[in-house]
Amino acid sequence: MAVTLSDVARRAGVSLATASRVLSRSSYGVKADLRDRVLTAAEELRYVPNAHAQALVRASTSTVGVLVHDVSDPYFSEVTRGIQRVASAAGRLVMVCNSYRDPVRELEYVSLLRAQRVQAIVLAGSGLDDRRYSQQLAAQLNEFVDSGGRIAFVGRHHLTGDAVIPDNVGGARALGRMLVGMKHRHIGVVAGPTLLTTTRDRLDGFQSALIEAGIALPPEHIMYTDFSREGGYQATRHLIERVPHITAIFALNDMVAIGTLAALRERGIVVPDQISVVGFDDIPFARDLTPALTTVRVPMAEMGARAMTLALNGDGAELKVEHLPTELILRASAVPLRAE
Amino acid sequence: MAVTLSDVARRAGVSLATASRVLSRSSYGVKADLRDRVLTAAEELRYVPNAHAQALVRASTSTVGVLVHDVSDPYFSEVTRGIQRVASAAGRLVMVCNSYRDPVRELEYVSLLRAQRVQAIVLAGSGLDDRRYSQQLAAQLNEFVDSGGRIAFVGRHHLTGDAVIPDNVGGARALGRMLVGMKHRHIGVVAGPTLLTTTRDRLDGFQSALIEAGIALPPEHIMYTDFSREGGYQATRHLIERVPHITAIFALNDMVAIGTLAALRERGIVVPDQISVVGFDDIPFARDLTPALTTVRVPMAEMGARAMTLALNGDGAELKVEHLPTELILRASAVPLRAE
DNA sequence: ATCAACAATCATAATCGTTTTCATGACACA
DNA sequence: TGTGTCATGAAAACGATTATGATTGTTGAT
Repeated sequence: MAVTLSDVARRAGVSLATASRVLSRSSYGVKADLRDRVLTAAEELRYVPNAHAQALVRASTSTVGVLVHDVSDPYFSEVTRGIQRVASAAGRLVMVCNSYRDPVRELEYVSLLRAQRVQAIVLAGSGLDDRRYSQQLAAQLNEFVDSGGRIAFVGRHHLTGDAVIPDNVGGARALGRMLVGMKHRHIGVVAGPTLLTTTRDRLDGFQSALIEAGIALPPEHIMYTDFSREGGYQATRHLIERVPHITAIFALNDMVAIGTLAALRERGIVVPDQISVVGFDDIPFARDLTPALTTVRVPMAEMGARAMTLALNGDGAELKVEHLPTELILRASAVPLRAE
Repeated sequence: MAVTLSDVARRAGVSLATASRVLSRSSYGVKADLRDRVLTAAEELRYVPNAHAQALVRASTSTVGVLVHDVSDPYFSEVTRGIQRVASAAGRLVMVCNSYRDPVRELEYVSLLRAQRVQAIVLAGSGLDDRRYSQQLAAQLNEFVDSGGRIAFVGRHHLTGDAVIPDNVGGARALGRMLVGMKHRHIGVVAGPTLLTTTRDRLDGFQSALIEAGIALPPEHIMYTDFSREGGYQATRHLIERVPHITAIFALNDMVAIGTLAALRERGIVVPDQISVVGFDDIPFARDLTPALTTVRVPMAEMGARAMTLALNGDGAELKVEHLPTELILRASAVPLRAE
């Protein structure tokens, strides 16, 4: 059905070897006239090489795999954009897989990507601390690495491998200190999934800031939910019902913060006048919310780009872990508590 | 390096053929004891089949290609999500490519996807009316189809093939009638790239509503820019400088509308009190803007899902084009003009 | 001028890891 | 004992790359 190299060779009146030499390598060792005949024949027949045949004989491909939670989540779509930028600059095709943080699906995808003999896999947004699947995943990844594959993580994981890690702890601590500096003493937290390292790190950093100021964060001030607008919305509704006296809310990521703002708006609570709200990530929309969201910038695209770079260029010999700083972004959604 | 089928066969003490029968097909015609030996051998060696070898002999793959403008644009990330849902339910791997609406890059990617022998390609968001590249793209796609590939478009294109098309004209007309009904007579438009069918259709639909009401839309009321927040921001700044008397702005998509809102906010113009703003697409963030954006809902994820379905199930015999309705979403950013 | 040696090109064939056709052998049943 | 059935193995694809061997032409020496 499809045009093959031997079709091209036949039409050009040369052997397979010659045609291959012309089309694949720098055509070294083929006279100009033959080379031209091959090139025109390929052009006329609209020859497209079979990447699988090439992969088979070369024992390597130019495709890379990416495992994210969900491409339509702004955090991951930014990360993916960074990955794509580097990958396409390096002439690599990207296979994107949505795991939806389902460990089973994650395992399946890694298996599929291994079957595709991808050069490298970038894992972003699993980071689930689930012993059972962690081990299976680790086993899979080890085998992949043993067979010559490269791995890079975006975010802190419990598995070993090259990684690009944002300073979640530091960012959250800065956020906490800022709220403390604004005299907030009763703070609610809308957190993400318990098992996620991101949740833990941000919670830890935030708590450390409160502790150094001698401020308590009772467990009932923390609501756990999933990292989504809907999760943030529901959790916030419960939170303000349970602890109505809070003067500030820390949403562990911006999607959640959007839900928080929606819930507060619905209850007629004015932000930041009655309650200050802060988020995390600085997704592109954060500044377009009203009030514009005070948050911590995580260099999402940069992280993706660096992870892809590590995965493509790493020698595999030594473990490379890059820590990227986060930055406090002051906007209108958080203000000092006015003395009443 | 990697474990191959013959490794498995050797360890199980069977022939290659038997091992293949067990692992690939429904193991029909292999006795239980041999089958078990093969399965345990595969398990112990952690065998992962080489997808390229399979693709080579089967002359087909289980991967599909997706060509979008940019995965980090909410419109396309929603479309991609729909595509992913259907693809992964059908056991297909998805290769996502960002064309950034660059025709050259688009051609390159189609070529790469053809080399990968993908089953199907879903094209979303090219729709560029550029004769020169259109023809080349059409040629490429025809060859792909001729060699057994399947194609589906998301959005109206100038190329023939199965397609899922939102009712941009009808949606824009409804939006126009609504603004007319609200007594707006001086309306500005922030449009997308001139060559995009989406721009044209939305502009046409909107104009038709104004024409039927006998309202003029002078050329200087229309600013063309690219479909982005920044584009919308800049274009709006120019627009309100050029035609300060307008009472409503139609942004041709929600990203642009976000830029429009930002520009107006910066100028101290209150929406909707002084100027009404409407968008198009109903991206997830539209309702979280302040004021919440009146817009037209385009079923983005649904479109992606249907396009993928067409690409996977279509018989290739008859051309299938699905038109999906759009829906006016009334929110707070547009209000009737109050008599002054 | 002729022949050997060598360089430059090209063709043949092996190879990658599967699937699948075809052949073979065993077994059971009549 | 012959025949049909069934499990199994040997081998030929699939489409490319590339090592190896063959052929041609060129050059230098005698």
